[in-house]
Amino acid sequence: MSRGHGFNPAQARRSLSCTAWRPPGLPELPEIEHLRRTLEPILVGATIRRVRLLRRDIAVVVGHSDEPVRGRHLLAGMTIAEIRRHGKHLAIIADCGRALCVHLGMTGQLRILPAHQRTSPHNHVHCIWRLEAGGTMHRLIFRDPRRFGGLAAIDSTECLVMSYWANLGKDALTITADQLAMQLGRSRRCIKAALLDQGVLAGVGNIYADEALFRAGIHPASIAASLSRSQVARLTSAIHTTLSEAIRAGGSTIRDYVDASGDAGSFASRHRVYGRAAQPCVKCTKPLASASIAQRTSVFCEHCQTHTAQHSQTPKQPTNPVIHNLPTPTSSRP
DNA sequence: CTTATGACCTGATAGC
DNA sequence: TGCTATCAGGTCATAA
Repeated sequence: MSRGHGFNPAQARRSLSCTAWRPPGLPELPEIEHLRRTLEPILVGATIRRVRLLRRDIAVVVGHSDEPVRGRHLLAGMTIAEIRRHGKHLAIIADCGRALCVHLGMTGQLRILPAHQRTSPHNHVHCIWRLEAGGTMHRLIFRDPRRFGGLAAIDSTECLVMSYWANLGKDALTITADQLAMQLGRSRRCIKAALLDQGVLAGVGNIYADEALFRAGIHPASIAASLSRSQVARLTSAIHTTLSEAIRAGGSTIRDYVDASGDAGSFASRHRVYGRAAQPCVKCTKPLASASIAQRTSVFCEHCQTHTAQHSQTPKQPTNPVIHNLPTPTSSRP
């Protein structure tokens, strides 16, 4: 279980009157890493001149949840030293060590706009930073229509890593097969639920869980602990390659994920199972199955992905799909 | 301790 | 055309 990794925006929204923020699209690890890379060249070294928090309930002060969010919590007046990522979390770290952790939830966006460009107040923009980088003024905005995401202000980098991120699992991009095997070892959950648990490994969401399981040839309803050593090794490798390819492509962009400059990623057109229910499997051409596993829509190939031990309470209704000879074999989103 | 489920939130889409 | 119902999913509180 991912039991509270320190701060959670949704929780913060419920437990106190802070701000909620919205992510853009379906940001998983590749989207966040791509975002980190596009923000880094502009933000690092930049000084924040002014911060406007338009919606208080999207932000929280970690460790002092009753404290109102002030400018310094949002790095006002500070110079940015580093942009760090762990799993789906992004942290803006000031040179004094203070950190602002950004989580995009499902529809959150972090974008850099020219200083003069106006943002509509009805555009779900919840926080605006005016910053100066090399003599040029920029605006960094955080918008999040659904407000599943949020901002977490943290006193120090040490607190960020040792406390706030402490309950997150190893980063999915670098976790080893041994480490993953250790996490799955005693778990009676289905493998898909385990992969989605940020305390097991950090960064995998519904899209890449399905993609990685397909590449590894493992049925999503298999019990985690029943996977063989070689299966775990294959799965680890599949996670790494799937995420790496997606980072290279700039992320998935199913709906509204865009990077810091507003560009959409292109990995969606490479999805092999996600969003392709009833379409032909790229390996065996049989129609892909779709079922709700671990409370999430899951798409997989019943022929290519083998069961080890099946999860008992898996409500499988593998919608025996009809093959539609649609012209678009892949579902990319404009 | 573990695991499962519902709630949160709003935009896009399907259906009438 | 316009309305309503449904779906999307990351993470939590709560329940079992």
